[in-house]
Amino acid sequence: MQTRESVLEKFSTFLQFDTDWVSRWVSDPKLQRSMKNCLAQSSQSQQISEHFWALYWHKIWQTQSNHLSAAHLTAYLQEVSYWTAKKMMLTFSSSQSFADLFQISLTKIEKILAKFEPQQGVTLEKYASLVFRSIIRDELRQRREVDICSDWGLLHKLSQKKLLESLRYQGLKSETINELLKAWKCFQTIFVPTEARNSRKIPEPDPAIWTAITQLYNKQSTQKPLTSEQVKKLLETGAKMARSYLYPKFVSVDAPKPGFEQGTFLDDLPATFDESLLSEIIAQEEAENRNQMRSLLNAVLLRALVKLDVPSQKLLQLYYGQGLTQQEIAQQLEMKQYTVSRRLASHRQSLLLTLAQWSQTTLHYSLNTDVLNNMSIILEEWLKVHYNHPDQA
DNA sequence: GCATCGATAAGTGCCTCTCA
DNA sequence: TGAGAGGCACTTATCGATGC
Repeated sequence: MQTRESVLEKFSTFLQFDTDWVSRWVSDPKLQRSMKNCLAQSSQSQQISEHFWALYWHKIWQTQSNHLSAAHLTAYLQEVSYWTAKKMMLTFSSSQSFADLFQISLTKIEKILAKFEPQQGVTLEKYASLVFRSIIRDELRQRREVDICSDWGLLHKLSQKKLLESLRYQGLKSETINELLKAWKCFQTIFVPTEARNSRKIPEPDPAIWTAITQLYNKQSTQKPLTSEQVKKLLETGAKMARSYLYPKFVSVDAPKPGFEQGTFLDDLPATFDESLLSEIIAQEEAENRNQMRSLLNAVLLRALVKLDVPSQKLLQLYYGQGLTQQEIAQQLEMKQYTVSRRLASHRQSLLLTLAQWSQTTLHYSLNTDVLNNMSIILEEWLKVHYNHPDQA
């Protein structure tokens, strides 16, 4: 992809896709006129950076919320979206098309503009990059999960609201929707999966369960009684409609294999497919998160560290810098091993708290156990590097 | 304004457990 | 087996409420 050079281009051109690949930059005449006017009115336009114009259009968007400012910013973030989508595609070996990943991120522009806070010291480009990654990752994970879900797993975890939306979307008559919903409620009432640990692997209910579901259904229905096979078909139809409604662009893996009356792509999936792939994704994600956080939070940690009193800094220096054991430090400082342990833990906790607060307010990270665990790992690594190779920290 | 009291948080000591 | 951390009990520091 050829990168855009001028500010005018950056705020008025969009990527055009040829099949699934980027072919060229296309200029939007309206945005081009608007940007030219702005540049002409600014006597120092040559010196003003793209970051200024990003902040300028963001300010306009915040105060007036007009389409023009959003369009300028969407044009500006094309490259960020491009590189993020490309990186995520390589990282996750995604089966989704590049154009899809690119579009997925750009559909959330409004959300990014709403949450971006320039005063936090992060550029819009950097902030968008972080959010795009998160959006694509979540979308991939969600799609992967549903794609490999069995009909029964999908039906089991669907909410009534989503199922109803799916059926209405398919244009079914209200009587048919009611019958399907009734069958689904009976399914939810009677069927309790034995493999509750992993809803995606939920197998088909056994014949006795189908009989019970059918009996309950017929008891509640005023229509002609159905057989177990008919109730099963009804629910399978519901599952397929929900799948196609929730994820319309992608071919479901439980669709019949071409040329075969029976059997689905789902049947061909190895039993460990989802777990290994998800573990891989999560591992890569954690490693990437750690690297990204390390560079971003370096300055924050340095500031937090110099705020500690001298004895605390000496304790950290002895432990992380000189590599002394807690027992050795205890002898040197004339205290007990457990006091050294407690103080080290206390300092780590204090630094972790600083990190967490900064991440929450600046990057809008939602703090959960995983995020805090990652931060804790980063902190530990950072302390070792800082006290041994300060230039690399 | 000052002294007292109670609640709470933080620190410490001892012992023990977990893990590599 | 040694390093490090956690549980429990106790002490100390801090802070707000109350009474004089």
